[in-house]
Amino acid sequence: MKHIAEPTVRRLSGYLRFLEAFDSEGHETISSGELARAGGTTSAQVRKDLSFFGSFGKRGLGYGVKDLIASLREILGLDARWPVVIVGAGKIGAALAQYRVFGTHGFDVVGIYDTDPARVGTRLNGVTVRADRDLEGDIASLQPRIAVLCVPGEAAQAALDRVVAAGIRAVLNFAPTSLIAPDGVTVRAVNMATELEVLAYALTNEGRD
Amino acid sequence: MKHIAEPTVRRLSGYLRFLEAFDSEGHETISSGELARAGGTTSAQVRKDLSFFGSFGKRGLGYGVKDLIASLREILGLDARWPVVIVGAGKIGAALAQYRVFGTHGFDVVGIYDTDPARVGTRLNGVTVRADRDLEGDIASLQPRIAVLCVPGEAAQAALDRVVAAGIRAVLNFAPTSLIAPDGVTVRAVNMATELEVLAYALTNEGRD
DNA sequence: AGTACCTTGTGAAGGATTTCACAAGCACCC
DNA sequence: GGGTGCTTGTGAAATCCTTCACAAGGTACT
Repeated sequence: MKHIAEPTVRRLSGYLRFLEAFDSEGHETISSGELARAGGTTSAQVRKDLSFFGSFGKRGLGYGVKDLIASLREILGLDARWPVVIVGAGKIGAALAQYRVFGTHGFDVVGIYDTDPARVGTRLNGVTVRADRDLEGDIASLQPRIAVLCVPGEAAQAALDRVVAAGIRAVLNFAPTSLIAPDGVTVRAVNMATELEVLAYALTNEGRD
Repeated sequence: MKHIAEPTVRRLSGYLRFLEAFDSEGHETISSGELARAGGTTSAQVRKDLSFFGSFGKRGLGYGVKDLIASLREILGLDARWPVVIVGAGKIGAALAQYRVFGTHGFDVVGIYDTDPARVGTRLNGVTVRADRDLEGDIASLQPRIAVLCVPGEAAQAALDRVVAAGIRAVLNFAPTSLIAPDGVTVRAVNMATELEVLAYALTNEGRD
């Protein structure tokens, strides 16, 4: 298959999210234009995004909501379940562990790890926090495919190196540090400081372009 | 000034973050190549990014670390302080309120709001949670420029509409719903489900391109 | 002062992504 | 059954972003 740009994949995810809501409101079909309005893009973009993967609509009618949901879930790989480990059970780690995505969207938290003995043994959303030193062994036995890093910035690169050495190939990093990973490992960063700075830049340069 | 692409602004934010760490290790200068390695890009990209705003380096030498930090902070608008309100004091809102970015990077939490009477009156990182109905009045008096939405998906669009009506022009949305905002309002979304789905897609299609 | 070496700044080229525009297909109605 | 109206799917054009490649400018050393 041709290489698909990351922005395309992000939009597909957005379409899926909207379609699930749209479906539960009882709608049967949707046009590329409606989907575009909901996703903040254009109808041509929606059709182009989908066309990379096949042809899912009916001319004159639009897309069947349930069909498109099923197709998008398959495209994104959500017909499988994805076990996830969370490294760091501080404020952010604990909040994420209780996020609705887990369970309902194909992602399962199979382990949460922390160095702080006061946190080890506590339960978060049905999963017991385990000691940091159990991380490698648990990855070997539980075979999670994704690791979510919620450790302080200073500890993030070391945590990445450990999960990569243990076999993880996809990482979501919440620490405000940019990480270096070997080829073949996908790292995505969620960085609140950067998001706020993008907003500050936008406000500073309002109407100046 | 010419319009600057968002990926450029995000990279600038990343350079700044790395430079602050590099500075505190005592380094005086840095080359575009070193900055590129840290930021996961190329030296040409670093120089191009900076060239949109002026010329900050010395040929043959590189960039002065402290000078570049100051220049980047000015470019991003971080020499001013930015008051921020957080809407929603649940797990995510509470975790964010205690994030280090606030205070150290030019952003100040001036208000946190929640509908749940059990949360109103509690203190988070020195700021008292206030009743949801105080939101509009507080925006009028405290004049925050940025709102961070940490409410459930169903409530996010309504929360956006309220802060926009009250004068906010920049919003960071943590709810897993894509929002519709009028022109002139910048909305950035942080969506854990989308990030995980991008990772699932990458894992599903490993080595297939 | 001259030479060697290094790194920036930047037009131009290349590549990627988005937008345009329209033919083709389908449903509905008369 | 033919006409009308709407929406998809998609090459081609346009725009946007990144990479290339090199002249220009600076330091250090002899």
